[in-house]
Amino acid sequence: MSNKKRAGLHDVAKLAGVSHTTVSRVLNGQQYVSEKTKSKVEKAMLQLDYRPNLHARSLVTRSSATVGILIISDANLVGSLRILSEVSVEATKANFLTSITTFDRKADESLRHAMFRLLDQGLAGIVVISARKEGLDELVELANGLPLVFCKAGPDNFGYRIKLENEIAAYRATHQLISLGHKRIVHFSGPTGLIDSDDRREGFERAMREAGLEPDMVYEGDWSADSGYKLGKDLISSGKKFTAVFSGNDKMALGLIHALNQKSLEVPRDVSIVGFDDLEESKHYRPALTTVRQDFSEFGSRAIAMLQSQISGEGKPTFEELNPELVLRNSCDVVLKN
Amino acid sequence: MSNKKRAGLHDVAKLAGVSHTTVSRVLNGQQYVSEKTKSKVEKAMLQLDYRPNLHARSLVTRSSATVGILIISDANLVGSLRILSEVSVEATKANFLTSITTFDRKADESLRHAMFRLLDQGLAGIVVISARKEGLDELVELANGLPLVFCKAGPDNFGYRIKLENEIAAYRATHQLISLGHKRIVHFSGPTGLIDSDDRREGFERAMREAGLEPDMVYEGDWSADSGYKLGKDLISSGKKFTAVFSGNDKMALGLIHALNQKSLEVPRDVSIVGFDDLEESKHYRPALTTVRQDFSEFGSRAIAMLQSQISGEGKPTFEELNPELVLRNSCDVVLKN
DNA sequence: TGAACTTATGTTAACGTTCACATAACGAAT
DNA sequence: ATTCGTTATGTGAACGTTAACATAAGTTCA
Repeated sequence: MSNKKRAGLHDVAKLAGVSHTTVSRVLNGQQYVSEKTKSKVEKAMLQLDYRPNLHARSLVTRSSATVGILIISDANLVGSLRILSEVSVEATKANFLTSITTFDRKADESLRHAMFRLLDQGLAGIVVISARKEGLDELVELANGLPLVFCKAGPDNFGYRIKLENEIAAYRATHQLISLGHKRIVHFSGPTGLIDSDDRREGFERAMREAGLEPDMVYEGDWSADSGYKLGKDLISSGKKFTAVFSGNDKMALGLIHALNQKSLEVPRDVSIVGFDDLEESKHYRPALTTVRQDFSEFGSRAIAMLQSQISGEGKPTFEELNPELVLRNSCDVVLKN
Repeated sequence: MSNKKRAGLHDVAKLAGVSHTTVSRVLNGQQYVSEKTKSKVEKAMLQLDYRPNLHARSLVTRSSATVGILIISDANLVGSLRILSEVSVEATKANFLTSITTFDRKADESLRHAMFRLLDQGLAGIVVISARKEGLDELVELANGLPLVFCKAGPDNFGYRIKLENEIAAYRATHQLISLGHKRIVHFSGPTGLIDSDDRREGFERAMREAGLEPDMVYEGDWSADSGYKLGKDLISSGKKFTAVFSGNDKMALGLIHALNQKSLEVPRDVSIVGFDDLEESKHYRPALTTVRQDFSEFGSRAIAMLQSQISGEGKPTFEELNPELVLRNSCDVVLKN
């Protein structure tokens, strides 16, 4: 439509009969502008379809109201995307724009480089979503004081972090099986090195040891249903005795159930299973899965709140852990034979 | 660490003993710079840890090498996020930055407003991901010539669009059931108004009509497994006769199987089912689900390619449709009784 | 009455780039 | 030797804001 150049502060100023500074003041809601000129200016802005040039503003203020999100992609992309979405929505609510970049460890690029992509934009702060700890220290250094928040994995000595209480949740899940009388309990873990995998495995091991059981049946998958299926088949054909499995996530549990069914083993009659995640569909598995509910929705608001507390300079480092909840359904039963 | 002000072109120029323009030329790889000065400048850049100020650059070039992504959120958030991720990765490969914003139709905000958030950033182009057509015409107007690509839904008269061939895929899925002898076929659709729902329903109806069957059993869900379960229960208790169901997605199919099992109906013995999506776990359902495979991975590269063809001015509008593939598994069987 | 605030506005200089234009040096071609 | 391209560099003005500073007009208070 309008092929005319976009209006700037000066154009508005001319139309309203004031100086561009006054217009700037109205724009930023500063004090010391009379009601009369304010409305004059606002009318002119409307008339000219004025929109501020964010680049010009950022140039002089040396920071834009934008939060960067660095996604370090791993096996569990979907989970990271969920968090990304929450953070982005919450950032928007707080009047931030959102800039994202993905880093793939397998890609031909360094983490440094990905971080620079964000840093170069002069952001207000950065939220890092990573499942692995490796290399995150470097990010803190590179940020050089720029507000930073880590979701899931983060450097141990860095204060602003949010994660799930995986260890405790896994402990409870395992304990549930133990309290039903199970002794030969297997754990299907996610890939080693991912904080979710490691924490859950630790929770499993602690629960076992506290019950005087040896956590010696841990098998590593990759979170996929396929890997749960394969692990299940291997486990069955290994001839090892087991009566229950704590699976590191629901999808692997589904694959496992599939493998068991193929050998005419039924859940929970022959094997009890606890999953982790509580996917929307887990209650419709056959049988409905006992699992741990993860709540991602808090990640967003907490991450942004942490960022703002850093930006304002108030607030101290806080390491927040979100508490998942055990959801009891039909995939567990008391043990019959030992 | 370094509390000193970040170095600018002028600082580099001074150190290298050249003018800031020359440094700029090196920075942008322009011709007419001698090898000697080029290496001098590069050394100075390295020494000063120089990083260009993107805001300053964008201010003068009046556009940043950033693609905006507008996600219009709907029931199927996960699907949109998948596309978002693909687009973002592909954008990075093409040396673009990525800025995203989410618009929620239920939120207290207009689509206009969300679009302005992106527009104000002076982007190179925008990718819109929406499941509904409503209101998208306005976006084309607002963009005012800025390169634009629509994923999934888009205005009919706008050239740059990418979507799945839902209609044909649904036709094939339905046809598969018909060719097994089924006549009383039910369709579980997604929410009316979503392009995926509507297209799939149309494909279903066309297949039925061509076979001389009346597509009079269409039930609307919301994509969730819960809704598939509920629809299944309602369907069973309605007493209507049916031998097969084409479900608009896999999750609703899972819920349906659950509902059938509760009434001791088995799949595919009593009811045949075809799903849509081919989730990673669908092959581990009980029974393994016959379904339509959606391939999101093409969305990213095609969207960015379309954007670039618009930016360069070459290339004509192209409406691309990605072709899903029917995956045969165990949830369908020939009909026994009619 | 006028000194000292408070409120309202304008002037001018940044911010760190790119770009149009000028200039210089160097061959090659007349 | 002069002219003309080509290559290499520099100068100075934008780009559209914000911010420091200056100024002017009221208002309060001794």
